[in-house]
Amino acid sequence: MATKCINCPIRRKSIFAKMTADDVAAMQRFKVGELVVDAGTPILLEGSNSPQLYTVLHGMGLRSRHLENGQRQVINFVFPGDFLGLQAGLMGEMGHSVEATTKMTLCVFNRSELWSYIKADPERGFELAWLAAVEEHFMGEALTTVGQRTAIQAIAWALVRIYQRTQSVESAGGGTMRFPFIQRDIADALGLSLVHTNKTIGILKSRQLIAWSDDTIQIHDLEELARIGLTTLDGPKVRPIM
Amino acid sequence: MATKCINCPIRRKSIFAKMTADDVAAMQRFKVGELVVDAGTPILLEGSNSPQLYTVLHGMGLRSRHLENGQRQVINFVFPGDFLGLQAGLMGEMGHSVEATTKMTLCVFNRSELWSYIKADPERGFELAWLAAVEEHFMGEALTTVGQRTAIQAIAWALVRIYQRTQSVESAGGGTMRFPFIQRDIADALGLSLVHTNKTIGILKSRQLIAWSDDTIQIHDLEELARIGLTTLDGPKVRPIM
DNA sequence: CGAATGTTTGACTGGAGTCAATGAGGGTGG
DNA sequence: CCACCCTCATTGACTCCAGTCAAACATTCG
Repeated sequence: MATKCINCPIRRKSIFAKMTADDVAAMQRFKVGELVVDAGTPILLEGSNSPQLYTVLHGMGLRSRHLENGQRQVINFVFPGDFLGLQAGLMGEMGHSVEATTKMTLCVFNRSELWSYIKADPERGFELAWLAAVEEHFMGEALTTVGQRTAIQAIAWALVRIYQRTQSVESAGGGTMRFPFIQRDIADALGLSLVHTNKTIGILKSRQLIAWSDDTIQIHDLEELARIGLTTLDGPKVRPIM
Repeated sequence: MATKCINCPIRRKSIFAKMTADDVAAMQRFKVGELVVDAGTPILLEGSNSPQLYTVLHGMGLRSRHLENGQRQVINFVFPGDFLGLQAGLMGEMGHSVEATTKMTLCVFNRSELWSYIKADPERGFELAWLAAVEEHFMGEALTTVGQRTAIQAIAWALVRIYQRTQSVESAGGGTMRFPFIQRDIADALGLSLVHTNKTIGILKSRQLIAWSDDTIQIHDLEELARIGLTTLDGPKVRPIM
């Protein structure tokens, strides 16, 4: 039984922009159902033109791009509130794949209705652009990380960003976060080898900055991580939710 | 004397999405003037909230981000038809700086009128989002390059992309393109050192794949470059112009 | 001409990659 | 219940691509 947008549990988190009643109503009309997928399921494929778009209600995943020689770049990690399929919806072709790394619940929209949705409520068009700009902003930061930061700086930066994003939608508390990814994912996200990633994480663990067990990471010293990662801890940027 | 949007010389290039007469009229109302800047002029600053947005009419430039330790990541290069200030316009803060590397002519818009512009013509909102999605798509490709491609692959990829983008707005012909950037810019764009970038470019030159003199690059074998760069030569993606 | 900027080379160094083996848990089927 | 397999984390040894340092060139410009 699908969640009503008016009761949506994540829409009101402070990281998401406030929506007017009209916007919520328009969103509800746009939503055609819910989809639940298991961990490991591919959701969208690079190069495809998906007829459906999704907003993440629960669970996590990752976006990635593949090179013809088999190498993989993880573009970023996917959290509740993220919109999937924006590129297919607007350009007609996905630039990356998306897969679930936990069980996920997704709100489903029809790509074919996107334009009428926006025409009926132009503010949603503005917010769609805003959302794309937020993604672009993040990608610029990620590009800077992969291009300029050393391995330990990059990993520290990533942990800070992921921690901030998870805290904005989950209330794990105590510096703990669910982390349903493996070291290979981090390596592919930062352009590092698996072995070097492992050894570098080992340094952070031996310095007592983090602890890692199964799917859980404990952040012991966020400020020190931010310092190492050459980044700041200013509050997360507000973003729209579609 | 400002160019009328109806007569805009670049709007009709095949790389740009067709606009309706209404769209052109709305764009004309949005445009408040033109700005001409010299090479080397900063146009937008990282972290700033520019009151003005720009579309490039003539000239080239680059976007970049800086780390607190002084390192620089070049996010991408700027060509005619590109829209500058999207992040400031939508999120209220630029994620990168923009500077001119040639004399540039820019169409100027007021950020404060962006919302009324879109409200009056929702299709422009859709296209703004589309434009942001195109940028995001490119950034994913760039991230993959910096993270996964070797130096020679990365440089070959960059030359192919830059060549395609310049050809879409300029008719230099003969495999020649204007390239008003220095090797330091390429190095910072690809996360490579200046010396290594120079030596790698030297390899491409010695293989007769390219020639480089002053600010002009001759592409002698685009297909071979694409092969080296692990990329394809399919036609450039159509994008909207604001 | 001297100063600046950008390109090119050579010598050396080092951070990160590769190869390979060992642990450590979690399933699963006999 | 346990042997076997599979995935993922961990370590050590060695290699190499790319970074750093330094100096020489080439152009342009005041």
